[in-house]
Amino acid sequence: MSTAGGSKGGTGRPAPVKATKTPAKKASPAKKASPAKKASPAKTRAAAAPVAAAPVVEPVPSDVPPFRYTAEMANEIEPRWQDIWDEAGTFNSPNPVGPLADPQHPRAGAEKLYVMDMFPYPSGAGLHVGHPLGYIATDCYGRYQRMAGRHVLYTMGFDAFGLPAEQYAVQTGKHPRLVTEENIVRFRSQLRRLGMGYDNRRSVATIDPRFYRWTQWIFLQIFNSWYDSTQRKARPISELVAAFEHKRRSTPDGRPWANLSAVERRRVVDSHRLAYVSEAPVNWCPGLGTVLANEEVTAEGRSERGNFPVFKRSLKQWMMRITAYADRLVDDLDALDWPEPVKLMQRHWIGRSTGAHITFPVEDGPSIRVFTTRPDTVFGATYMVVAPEHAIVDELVPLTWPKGTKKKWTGGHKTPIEAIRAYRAIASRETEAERTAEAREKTGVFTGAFATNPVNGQLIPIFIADYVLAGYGTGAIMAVPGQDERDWEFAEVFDLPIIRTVQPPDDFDGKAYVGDGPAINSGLLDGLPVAAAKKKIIEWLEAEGHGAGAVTYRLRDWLFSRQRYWGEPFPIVYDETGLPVALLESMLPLELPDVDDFSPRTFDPDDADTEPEAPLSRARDWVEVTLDLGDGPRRYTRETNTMPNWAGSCWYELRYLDPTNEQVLVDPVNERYWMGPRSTQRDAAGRSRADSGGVDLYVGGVEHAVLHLLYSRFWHKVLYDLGHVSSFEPFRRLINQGYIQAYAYTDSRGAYLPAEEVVERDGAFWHGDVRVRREYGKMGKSLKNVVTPDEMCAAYGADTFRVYEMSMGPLDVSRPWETRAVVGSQRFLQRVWRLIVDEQTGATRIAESSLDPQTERLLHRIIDGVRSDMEGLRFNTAIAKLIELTNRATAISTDGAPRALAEPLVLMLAPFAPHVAEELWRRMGHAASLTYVDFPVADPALLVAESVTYPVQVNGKVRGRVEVAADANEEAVRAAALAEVAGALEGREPRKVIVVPGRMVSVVV
RNA sequence: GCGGGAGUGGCGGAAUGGCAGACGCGACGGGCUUAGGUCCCGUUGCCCUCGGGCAUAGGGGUUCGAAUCCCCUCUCCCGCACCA
Repeated sequence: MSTAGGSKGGTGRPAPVKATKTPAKKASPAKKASPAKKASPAKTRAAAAPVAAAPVVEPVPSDVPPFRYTAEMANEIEPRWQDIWDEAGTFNSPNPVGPLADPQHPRAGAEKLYVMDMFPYPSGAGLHVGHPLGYIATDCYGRYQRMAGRHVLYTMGFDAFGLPAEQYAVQTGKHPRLVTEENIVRFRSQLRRLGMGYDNRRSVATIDPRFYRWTQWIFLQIFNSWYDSTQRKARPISELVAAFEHKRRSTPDGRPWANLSAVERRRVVDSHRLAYVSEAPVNWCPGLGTVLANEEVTAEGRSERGNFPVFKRSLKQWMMRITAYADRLVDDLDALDWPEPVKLMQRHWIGRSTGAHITFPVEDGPSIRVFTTRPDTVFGATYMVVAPEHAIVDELVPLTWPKGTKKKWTGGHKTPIEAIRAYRAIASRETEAERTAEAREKTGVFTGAFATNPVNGQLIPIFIADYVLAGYGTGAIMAVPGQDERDWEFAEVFDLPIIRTVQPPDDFDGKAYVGDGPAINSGLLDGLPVAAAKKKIIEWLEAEGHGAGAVTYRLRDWLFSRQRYWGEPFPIVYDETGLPVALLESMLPLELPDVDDFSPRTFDPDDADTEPEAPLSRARDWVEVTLDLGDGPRRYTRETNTMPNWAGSCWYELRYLDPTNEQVLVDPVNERYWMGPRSTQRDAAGRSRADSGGVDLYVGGVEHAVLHLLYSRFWHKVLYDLGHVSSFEPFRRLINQGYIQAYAYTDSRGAYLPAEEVVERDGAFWHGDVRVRREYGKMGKSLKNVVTPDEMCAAYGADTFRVYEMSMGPLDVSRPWETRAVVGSQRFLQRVWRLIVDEQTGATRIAESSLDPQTERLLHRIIDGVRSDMEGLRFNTAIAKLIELTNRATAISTDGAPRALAEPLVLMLAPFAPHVAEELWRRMGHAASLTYVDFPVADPALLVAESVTYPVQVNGKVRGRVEVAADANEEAVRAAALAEVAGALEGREPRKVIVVPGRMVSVVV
C-alpha cells in the first residue's frame, strides 16, 4: 500500500482492568453533562444559545457513579481494545499458501467465509454516519461467524482513482496523490475508531502501483484475448492467429492469411480483441473534458457526475467488448443470490431481445436489414423507417420525389435530399431529453425510396424518423402499425396503410394490438398464435434467404478510456503504424508520471465542437519513448488516455486474497480456497444448480447495480475463461444496504439552517423564532445536516453507535437518522455493564447461582433466536432480543447477574459492541479475547416450553386462553379450550373446532 | 408510459396465514434528587356505558382465522424510458 496501514501502532499500554474516573467534568463548568448536547461540539458558539428551546443549562454537579458506563468510559475502553487487537493481529486470517499462511490460527482449516463491503471512495469530506452502515453490518456478521466457527476473511480497501479527487486537486492546487493519500489515512483512522475487525494486511488501494500493476496486467490479458463465439469463451489471441495461419478461419475479405501484409494482419487481429480501439460515436462531455461510458450518462443526456451536457461524437477510443459476454451476463444471474431488483436492472440494461433479421430489397439501392422481435407481423409491414443519421440513407435518396408523393411526406421540400438534410439538422440539434419527450407527435420525412416487403412483394415507402435509434438493432425498422403503437402513431400522422396481422379479441378497443392471438392477413401464418407464427416465419425467411433468427442487445461495448490524469495509465504504446502494441508484463507497473499540470482540459459545457485532450499528452518526455518490446529498441508513443475509475474495482476482491503476491495476481490455491465453487449448491426450492463461487457476502449500495457490478462480472468472466480464477462470478451473494437519510431545514428564502439547532414545537419546526420547512433526504455538507461517526464516538462511544445503527431497522431499508434516539442504545449497554460491574466501586460482581427455570428457558430461546437472526442478517431483531434478555437479567439480579446468564449475554453482544464485550469478558475472568470463543448454543431441550398458553377464538375472535402442558394431546387442548369459552358459546354447539398444535384453538359456531 | 418495491401507534420498527404493535425513541406518571435534557420503576394504538368495540393506506375476496394470500383503487420510493 502506498498509504499508511490501518494500524496506528499500539501504544503498548497494558490493559488496566479498572476504568479511570473522570474528574475533568467538575473542572469544566462550560461542559454539559448530556451526551446529546455534546454530539455537536462545534456548536458551542454563543450564537447557538438563544436558538435552543430550553434555557442554557447550568453546569451539573457530577453525581454520576464513578464506574458507570459512559461516553468517557467507552472512550477509554475502546482505543485500548483496538490497540490490543492490532498488536495481536486478532482479525488476521491465514491463507492456505504464501506469506499469509498460518497453520496455527484458531480457524485454520475451518469452513471459510469471505465477507466484503464495496470499498469506499475516500472523499475529502470524510465519513458521515450513513457511510459505515454497511461496514458495521459486515463487521458484526464477520465477528458472529468467527465465533460460530467459520474462518472469516474480512478487510477493507480504497477505490481512490477518479474524478472527485482530481477535481478537488484542481481546485486546491494540491496533487491528487497527496489529496487521496491524506483522505485514505483519515478514512482508515475513522474506521479503526469504529472497531472494525479488518485484516489490515490485506487492505489495498487502487492507486498503489503494486495494485494497479495488476489492473494493467488484467488489461493486457483482455487486450490479448478474443471471444470465440463457438466455444462461448475468451481465448488467447495467439490461438486466433494460429487459426488464421492454419486456415481454420478465413480472413474478413477472404484473402489467404499469408498474402496479408503485417499491418493488415494486425488490423484483422486487433478487430477481434476484447479490448480494442475504435472510432465510434461516444459520449463527449466538454464540461468534464472527457468521454464517458453509457452507464455514466443519465437519461437526460447529462453526466452522472457534475450534471454537464453530454454529446454524441465520433471519436477514437478504447472499448471493451462486454457485448460478447451479454448472454452469459444474463444467464449467470440465475446462479446468484442477489436482490431481484438488481438482477432485473442488469437484465434490462443488457436488454436481450430475441427475434429476427429481415432483409428488405430496395430498387436501385442497398437493401435494408432490420431487426424485429415480431417477425410474424412482417405481412403488416407497410413502410420502413431508418434512423436519420444512418449512413445508408445517403445511398437511398433519389434526386426527385416519386410521382404522386403526398405533400405531408416531403416536409415541404423540393427534393428528397433537401428534406433529409433539413430533418437531420433538426434531429441533431435536439437534446436527448427533447427527443425522448413523452406524448410528442411523431415526426419524420420520406426518403423518396421504396423497399420491397419480401413476404408479399409489396412496395413500401422508406422514411427517416427520430423515433428510430441509430444505436439499437440495425438502426432501421420495418413498421407494422397494426401491431406496434409507435408505428400506429406514425402511420396516422403520415396517412400510411394499417394492416392487422393478429386478430385482437372482440373487446379490444385500442389501436395497435400487441397481444397474442391468431395470425390474420398473413398467408402461410394465418391462424397460428404469435409464438408459433414467429417460429414458422423464421424458418421460411431462412429457407428463402430473406433473413434469419437473431438476438439483439441493448448493451453496448464499454467505453474504457478517459481524458483524465488521475487513473491507471494504459500499458500500451503505438508504433509508427499507429497501431497499439502491448507493453511486456515485465514492464509493469507502468507508473503514472508525476506531472505538475494534471488539470483536465475542460470546455464550455455546451460547446459540443471541442476536442478531448488527455493531460498525459502534455508530458512529452513520458509519451515519447524508446523501448525494446522483443524486437530491439524502437521509438514508440505512449497511450495518453487513462482507465476509468471502475477499473480497480473490477477485480479488487481477488487482490485481497493475496495482496503481497509479486508473481501472480492471486495464487490459484488461495483463490480456490476463498472463492472457489462448492461441489453442490441447492437453491431455495432444493434443486441443485451450478455454484458460481465468489465472495460469500458482498454488501454495498444499489447505485452500483449496473456499473461496478456489471463491469466486475465481465472482467471476472474473462479471467475465468483464461484460467486465472476458478469462480465464474465474483460475488455469490449480494445485499444492498439501505441509506441513512436525514432531515434538512430551510428558511423562507430556501437557505439551509443547521439541523441540530432546529427544534420541533407544536407540530412545526423552529430555528429560534423562525419557522422553518423540513426536507427529507441525503446527508450533506451543503444541507447542514451532517452527523459524523467521530461526533457519535465522542458523545457515546463506538459501541453505542454500532448498536444504534444496527438496531435502527433491517439492513436493506433506508431510514432517517435521529441523534436523540442513540441514547437508547447507550442505556442498553449501560444496563449490561451494570449487571457485571459495580458502578460505585468498579468491582466485578457476578453471582455463581444457577438460573431459575423460566430465565433459563428464556436464555435458550433467545440464544436460538439471536443465532438465526445473525445468520439472516436481521441485526435489529437480534439486538431487540438481547435487550429483552438484559431486562430479564436486571429484574432477577440483586447483587450481580448470574454468570450463567451474563457470559452468554456478553458473548452474544460481542459482534455489535465488541469493545465493551471484550472488557466485560475480561472482567469476568477470561484472559483471552472472545473473538474466537464459541458463540452460545441453545439446548434444544430448553426450547420446548413446559406449558403452552392457547388463545381460544370463537368465530375468529379471541374469547379466552387456556394454559395446558406442552405435551398435552389435541383432545385435551380441545376440551380445555371448549370449557374456557363455554360462556361465549352461550350454549351453542360448536360446528367445528380447529386445534393448531402449539398455536391456538379456533371454535366455529 | 413500462417494470420493480413499499404503505402497521407521535417516530424508527416487530409479527410472512394463528394473541397486531416485540425492542427502542418520544410522551406521561412515580422514585432518587436542592435540582435534572442523568439513572431507576411504571403507563403509553384509538374508543368505551369497563361487558367490550374498533384498528395494519382505502374497498372487495379466499379462509375457522389475513398486516401477511388474491383482485381493484389511492399514495410514496426506485429503475428504465420511442430498445423495434
